[in-house]
Amino acid sequence: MSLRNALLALLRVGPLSGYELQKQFSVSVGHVWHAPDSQIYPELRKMEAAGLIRGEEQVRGERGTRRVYHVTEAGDRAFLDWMESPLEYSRVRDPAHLRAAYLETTTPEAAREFLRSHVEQWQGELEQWEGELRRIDAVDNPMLVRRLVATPPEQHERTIAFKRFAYEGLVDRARGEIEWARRGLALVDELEASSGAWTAWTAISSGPEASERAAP
Amino acid sequence: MSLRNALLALLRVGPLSGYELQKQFSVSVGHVWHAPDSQIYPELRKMEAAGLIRGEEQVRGERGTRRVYHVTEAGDRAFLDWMESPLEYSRVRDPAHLRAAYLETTTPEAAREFLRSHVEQWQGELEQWEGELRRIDAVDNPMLVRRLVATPPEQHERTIAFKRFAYEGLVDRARGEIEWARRGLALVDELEASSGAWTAWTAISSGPEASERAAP
DNA sequence: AATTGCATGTAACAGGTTACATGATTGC
DNA sequence: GCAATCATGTAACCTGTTACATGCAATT
Repeated sequence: MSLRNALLALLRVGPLSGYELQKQFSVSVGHVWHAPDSQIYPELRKMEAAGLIRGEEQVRGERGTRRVYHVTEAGDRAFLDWMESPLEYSRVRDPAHLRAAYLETTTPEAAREFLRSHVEQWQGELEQWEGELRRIDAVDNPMLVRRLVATPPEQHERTIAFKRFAYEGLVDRARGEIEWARRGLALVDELEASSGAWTAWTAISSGPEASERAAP
Repeated sequence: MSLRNALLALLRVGPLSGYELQKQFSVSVGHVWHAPDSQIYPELRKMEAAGLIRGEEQVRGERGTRRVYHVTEAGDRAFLDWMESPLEYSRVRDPAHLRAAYLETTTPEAAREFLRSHVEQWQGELEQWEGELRRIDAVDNPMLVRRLVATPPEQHERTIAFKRFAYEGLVDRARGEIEWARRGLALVDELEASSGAWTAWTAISSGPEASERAAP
């Protein structure tokens, strides 16, 4: 449902074609909720079938057409209802922390490699989000500008404040991940120095005698 | 693939039945990678078909049976290979930050409600993970104990250190989310005090004239 | 005439969620 | 005799991913 509401959030500020929407998406909400075009177009069709948006074919050149969508009252209500409803949290499913918990099973080099690329991964995200923060401050993001133009001035402060707030949260998270991974790198060094030979440990449970051993 | 490797990680320390595995799972790796039983049983079958684990039927009482799985050499290698391979990061998809970015569209009360339950949500996770940290320190977690018993003593330090490391990362994250949401609550208060009447803003784009207005 | 950007998808598959379904055994 | 817990799934559905597919329009 989040993709649907992300799309509604964009369309609520004014009509857009699927293509425009998809472009705007990738440079705004897409930083928070990724979705490929191949998911956006069908979702728009479903939303239209559900009566949340209405699309109008527009001619383009000789033969070309494009479909411009605008939210209906039902769509507007659906978005506002979602905003007021309790958020559904998905269960934790974190591959990096999963792997981190078993780093003793691999070589120090593989452990370092993992932690280094974790730093890199989050540094990439961090840059995205910090860039977005700068664009918010400079009021230099097409969607944000559209939004401000479409709303009464007394709401501008709030609109900007909450955008900032959202991206600040993401920036915090990225920084946290980077710090954590750096601590991990230090830990690997420490463990390699302190304890004896660090040999990757192979499961003891292979072969039939293992299951024998553990039978009740 | 992460579920598969989470299961391998547990089975590598010694054979377990599907049921035992599922129980152990929910109090160990399950804190990092959630999976319901209905996913675990079929996954075990698939893993067996792929030759990563082997299951042996054991009789239980008169008619009952249970299937005890142990990892094969191929499974052990698959796990170790995964540990050495680059981790695949999934694209950002964060409903809470998505909603946060549009908090100006709802009432201050709904905004507060969302932020309060965000705090609660992460406080719940935080307790889980802090509890797990305490159990690691007290060496009081059945899976961890099994693991230590199954490994040579010179690896114990590393094993414990990385478990701590993983959970510390999760604890940090939870604390970060809580702080962020609390800042959000303060922000709502601030905005409510500073700016004029805070009225939820309804999309301007409903109705046919709206699309008229925006046509190129 | 060729490239870039506009414009819109489909198909197959993987992974995860929810609800449902069933029965045996052990301890009280 | 009954409850808890051991034990194992299936089916339908939703969401998302990857790869593929197509063609027009505007610009150089």
